[in-house]
This record gives sequence, structure tokens and C-alpha cells, in this order.
Amino acid sequence: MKNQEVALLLNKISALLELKGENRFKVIAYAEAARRIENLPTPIENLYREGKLSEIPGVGQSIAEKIKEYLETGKSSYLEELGKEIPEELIELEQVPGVGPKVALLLYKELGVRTLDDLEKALSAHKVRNLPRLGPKSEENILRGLETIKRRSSRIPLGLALPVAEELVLYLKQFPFVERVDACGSLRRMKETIGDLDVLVASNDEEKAMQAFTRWPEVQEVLAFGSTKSSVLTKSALQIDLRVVRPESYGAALQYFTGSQAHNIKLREIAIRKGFKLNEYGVFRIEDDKKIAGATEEEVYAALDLPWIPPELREDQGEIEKAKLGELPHLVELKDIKGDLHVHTDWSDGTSTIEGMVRGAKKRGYEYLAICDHAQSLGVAGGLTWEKFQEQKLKIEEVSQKENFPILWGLEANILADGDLDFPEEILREFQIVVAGVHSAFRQTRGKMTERIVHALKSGVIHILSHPTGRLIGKRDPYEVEVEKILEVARESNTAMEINSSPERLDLKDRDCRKAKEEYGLKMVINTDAHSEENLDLMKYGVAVARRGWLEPGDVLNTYPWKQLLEWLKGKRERMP
DNA sequence: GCCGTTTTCGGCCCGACTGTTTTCAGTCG
Repeated sequence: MKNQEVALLLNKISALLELKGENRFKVIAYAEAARRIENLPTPIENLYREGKLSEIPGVGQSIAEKIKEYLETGKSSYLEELGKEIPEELIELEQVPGVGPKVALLLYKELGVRTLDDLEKALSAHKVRNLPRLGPKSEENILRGLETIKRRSSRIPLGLALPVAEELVLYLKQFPFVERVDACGSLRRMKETIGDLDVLVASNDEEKAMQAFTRWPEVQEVLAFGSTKSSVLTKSALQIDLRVVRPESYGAALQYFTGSQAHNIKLREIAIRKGFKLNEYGVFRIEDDKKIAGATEEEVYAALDLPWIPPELREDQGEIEKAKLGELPHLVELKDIKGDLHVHTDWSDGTSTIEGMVRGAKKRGYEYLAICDHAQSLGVAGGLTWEKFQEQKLKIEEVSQKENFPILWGLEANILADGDLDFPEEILREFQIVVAGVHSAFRQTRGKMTERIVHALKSGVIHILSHPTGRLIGKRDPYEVEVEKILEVARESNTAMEINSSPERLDLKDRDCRKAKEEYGLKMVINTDAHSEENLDLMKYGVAVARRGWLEPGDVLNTYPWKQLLEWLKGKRERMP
């Protein structure tokens, strides 16, 4: 799948065109095409083979030609031509906060600066302050930007950002002049990683709100301080932007600050066509500047003849078109979840007892639970022998009786390097539920890995494929595998795909969930893979992925009532061809 | 460069903050 590569190419072209001072709409066109391709669920090579490149929104004849050349030859003559005029390295300079295309070009033309190293030298020699329209303050600002870029980790996982956001929201809520607080941006959309944290406050005393924010004990440095907008860097090097508006504009501001940018642009275009203007203060009629909506998000969308759109969908991935038609999905919610179908206990590498996990499940309002400890081959995880599993079965039955709570006796089998499972099929059929996944030999070729998983699924004994792509966000890439092929065989074998809720996995990912549902009609299961009772709380992250994948309760097996779930589990093996 | 139930030409989202300026360009989200 070369989608990321092609997107990178188009983004480079966009950046060089901007440096060159080309028409800004042309610049935007390339960037927009890149964004579209980045979010495409299908490999762009397939679209190319079918001659359907121009069917991608934002890709016209000219950009299609450039993609074609790149896919055929692995290079782009257009990019190379541009590179002769403007060195590609300058794109890196723009990564420094405070340095945009104009300044980058100025630095290059006047001082010969091409790299971050060059920039550092020019700054310490105080050459930057003498450039036209720049002064000592700009020099200092760029220097700070350079330090920030070294310090600031790139995007941080949702699982780390969410607790920070919750803490800040709690802190701000204690002030009487703060009427409402919400974390917005990609965090509210529950993206798997977060760049900056965006927080919105409703207040009639902006000044006090800003001071309260910048005096939050976690703040290390104030980057910008305005009357309605400020930015800080926390001690953990996370950038937080705070925006304050009056309560009567809160809905419009919430909408604006939640994004995504692409979603907002679409909405503003719709507003214009209706004779309105949409900004963070409200919806205004252009002819007399009269405000017609703004206090709530619902009324902002309603003013544009749209139903309220859940934040997780606001990515300009077709949600606005569906909203117009009244065909938005009724997304699955945490309260729909009736049980966790993949948890570990202290029988293998978990830390809680069976009783502990059951108590945790009951506390969360679940109706059932599946205990799926590791099997023998996974020595590092204290995997169980068949004898041990039989012993565990008795214990599970005992606890189930005592607690009057349905527990499935299952396991998480290991898909070995050759695609066999670590127990023979006859034994696996004894278990009430079989979850299976890849836990070793990650570095196989694409073909081998695909064949390995296909072979395992075709055994027909697997109910759920756990963490289907094996990625660890920011630590390990997904293994090389042909996802489409896996989904296809999953359909044939009635296998459900797991959405693993662990914030470092979130696997399957949102985009693939949507594809699994829409193109393959698969069922998904949202599991925590909890290794402790507390870990059961991770379910919310998996639900977020499902929502971003447009899933409804009916698409998610563990929203089923107990009886219906049992039928599905039994039926799965009977339906095998 | 892309796009079109008001268009194949003429549009293309909107505003805050900063610094260096005397009215605004550049950057950012």
C-alpha cells in the first residue's frame, strides 16, 4: 500500500509550490489531494490499475498524471523540476514553529540557510534579526521554536493525552468565572494520537480565565497570551491551546474548535451557499450580519439544515453528505457493551484473579465475561498446558455459579509462524470461545504473514482474531500483511475482528473497521485484553475506535445479550463451509 | 489545480496573535 508515500510526494510538491510563491489554491489543491489519499481505505495501486485515480475527490487529471508517473517509475519529474528551483530541505525548516514559507525562503535566499543546523548557526550569530521585517523578537521566537521542536515529542497517544485533559478540565471547573469547559480538537474526536491539546472555556471574564489557565501548576512556559486565546507548554512538553468565548457563542466555538479543519471548511462552504457566514462566534446572515445560531452545537448544525454530527465522525470522510441525507449511523456507545471477550488472569500473565475480573465486570454493568488466558507456546506469558486449562475450566464454572454470572471459558491461542495454532483443532473445539492472534515472528514477508493468518482462519475454530495487525502505536509498525485478504477470509470463515482497546494498540484501527463493515460485512468485538481488573476501563478507547469506524451496536458482538452471543459462538462453527 | 441541482469560468473558510509596522504580513489552527 503506497498511499502514505504518494501523500508524502503530493505534500512535498504542495510545500515547494508554496515556497515558490505559487497560487495558494494550487498549493491547497495538492495538500487536499494528499489528505484524501492518506485517508483512503483502499491501496492506491488498486485504483490506479482500475483507472480510477480521478475518482478520488480532490484528484483531477493533472494530479492523477503525477501519481501515475510515481507509481510506474518510483519518481516524479515534476518534483525534481521544482527541487531545482527550491531545495527540498527547506520543507524541514518550516517544521520550526514560527517559520513559515516566507521566512524559510528569506533565510535561504539572504543567509543561505538550508538545514536546522544552518538555522541554529545563523541565529546564534544574530544574523536573523537584520533581515527585512524581522527583528530581535522574531529571532528569539524562532530560537524558541527550534528548542521546542527538539523537546516536543511528536504526536502522543490518546491514552496519555486524555488523562491530562481531564485533569486540566477539573482544575478549570473550580473557578466561579468558568461556566463551561471542554477538551476539543482531535482529543474530542478521539483520534488515536493527539498533537496539541485544545481546550475551550465559556466565561464572561476572559482575562481571569486566561490567568487561571496560564497559572495551572503543570504549565512550564507561556507561548502566547491573548485576550481570547493563549498557548502554553506543559512540563511534559505537551502544547495546550486555550480559547475563551462568551456563553452565547459556546456551541459555535465548540464546533469550530473540535474540527477537523476539513470538516469545518466543508461546513463553512455550506454556510456561504445558504447566505450565511460561520465562525467560532456563531452562524450569521450575511445581508444584515444577524446572528441566527451559536449557543449550542445542535443549533449551529440545524442552521445549516444538518443534524448534529458526532465528533468522532467529523473528518470529512462522507459524514456531511450522509448527514444531509439523514443517514448518519447510530454509533455504538460504551453503555451498549455487555461484556469483555478477551481478558487475562493470574493463571497466565494477568495480575488479577478470576474472581477479581468477574467483580470488575459486574461493577461495570456487564452481563458476561470471557476468560482467555495464553496457551502453552507463549512461555514468556506463562501460557497454560491443556491440563491446566481443564483445571481452570472447573474453577471458572465454580466462580460463575457462586457469582451467578456467565463466564466463557476460552483462550487466546497463538498463531505460530507456519499458521498452525498452538493446540490441535480437536482440543480448541472444546473451548467455548477461541481468540487467536500473532504473538511472535513479526518480521515475515507480506505474502508469508498473509498466508499464515489465512491458514489459521481457515481452520474454522477461531471466533475472534485478536489485534489483527500487531501494531504498537509509536513503537512497532503493523506487520506486513494484506489486510483485504484477511478480511475476505474472515468473511468466508465467519470470524470476527477484534478491536483491541489497549491505547497502544487500537487494532483494528478506525479506518479498517469501517472497511471491514462496509465492504466485507464483518462483525467486530471490542475487547480490552485486560491483564488486571483496572484495565477493564480501557474499553472506552476501543469504543472510540469503533465509533470512528462508523460502527453501530449491531456490528459489535459484545453488545449482544448473553443468549444471542452464545448462539453466534455456536453458529460460527456450524456455518463453516 | 479542482470543482459545479444557481457555474466548464470564477470561485476557493475564517479569525487570533505577534512583530514590525504606521496599516499589515506572516504564522497558526
